[in-house]
Amino acid sequence: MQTVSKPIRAEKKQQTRQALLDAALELMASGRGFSAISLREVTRQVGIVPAAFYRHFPDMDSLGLALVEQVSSTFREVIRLVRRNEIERQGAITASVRIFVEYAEAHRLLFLFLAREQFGGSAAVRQAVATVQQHFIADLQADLALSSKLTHLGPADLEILASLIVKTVFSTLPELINPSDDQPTASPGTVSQMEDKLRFILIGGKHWRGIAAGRIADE
Amino acid sequence: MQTVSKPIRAEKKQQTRQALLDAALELMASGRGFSAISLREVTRQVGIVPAAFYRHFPDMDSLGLALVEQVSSTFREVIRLVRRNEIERQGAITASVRIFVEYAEAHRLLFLFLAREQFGGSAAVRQAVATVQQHFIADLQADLALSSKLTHLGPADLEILASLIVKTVFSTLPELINPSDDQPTASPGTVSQMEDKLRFILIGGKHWRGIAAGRIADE
DNA sequence: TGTACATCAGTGAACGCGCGTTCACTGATGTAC
DNA sequence: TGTACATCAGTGAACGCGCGTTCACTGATGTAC
Repeated sequence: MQTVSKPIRAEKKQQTRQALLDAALELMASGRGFSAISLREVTRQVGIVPAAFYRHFPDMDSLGLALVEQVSSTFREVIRLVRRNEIERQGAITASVRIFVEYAEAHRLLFLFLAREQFGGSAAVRQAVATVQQHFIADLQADLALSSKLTHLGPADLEILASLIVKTVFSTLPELINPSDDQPTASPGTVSQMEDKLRFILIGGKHWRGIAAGRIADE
Repeated sequence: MQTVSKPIRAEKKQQTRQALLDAALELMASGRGFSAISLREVTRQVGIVPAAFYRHFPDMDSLGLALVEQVSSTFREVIRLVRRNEIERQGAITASVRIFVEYAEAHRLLFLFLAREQFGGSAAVRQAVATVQQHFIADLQADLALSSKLTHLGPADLEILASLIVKTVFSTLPELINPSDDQPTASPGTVSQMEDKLRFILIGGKHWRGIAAGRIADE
């Protein structure tokens, strides 16, 4: 062959790298946080020697950041799907939640990682998760701005609304994909509760008339 | 003296126990989760020998559960105060949030612990925090049931609304008491965002007309 | 195609370290009389 | 009040263990000619 070769070695390296990421997620399924998992455990799970870890990541924190990137791109896929059920359409919330829940179940460990590490864990990972979350909020804000039901809301109002929605979804994640339950699927009660919460929020958005009006409605 | 004595020894023991609890909280201020703190670190911080730890707790998990109890009773105090600004009164949200934020700042480390460990950390601590949270939701649900603005909501609706409010407050805690910031006080922006989020939710509750009506309003 | 050299993912042994836990102990505080 | 004994919070040394990281290495894969 010439300078271009079959990437056999590179491919295998990539597989090991992914195996390390998967192993870390699997070890978290037992209920421990990411920072409670050791480098040696991860390599043991993969079946390589501890020193080999350094061929792929400089330390565990870097592996954590790689997981955040993975969860971020996975989440983006969901959002793209949900976006097709735009806020205008019939049954938007029910359909969006259904898509989201299916996706979360298909990537249980990844979403479990996201749920666990949004607050706890290492500072670097927490920071990365926060950035990803901010990105989702900005995206959702742009989407909400297109809704005919919410034309009376200014950008600041929309951002708060988007933040409220994203944080609600994030904080529901753990019960949605409870790893200790026998049932592999989210309980219908949890799902319909999530739908209802989003309804409360969006009805609030619909009837929101600026901060002053909000105060009047409340008081 | 008779069988009743000045509790000098018991008092000192209690002080050391509290010092252990405080030391654990202080060690978490650096950004690490509770499960990343070692027994030896805690005793070092207090100035006693590691073995003395066992005079107070059988293990670190038990210390964690004691912290949950402490955070629970502190939180209850806030709720009692907030309750006086009942949902009916003028400026209820603004006043409630102000009281809550002041309290959270006065007990920063305790609320930081609550925020961090609601998902991450050890299974036992996470379970205890979840129980405390459920208790708050039940209390709030009972309060909301007394509001004249929400008489059209059934118990199930009220529970979801209460859960939405509590989880919103919990998920805002970290940015409310950011320990890395120089400023000791929560940024006004964060506080007013929290107020607005609660307004969105309560306006949604006010205009909620049962699940079917909710769907219509949404779709 | 065949050969000689380069690359580099994974090996295996070794290291020093902080960890949780145990144990017999000490000496101040508490109790009984 | 004074004395003799009991309690028990904290001591200090020791233990075995899993950890992260280093190092020189091996041998399969890749490259150049």
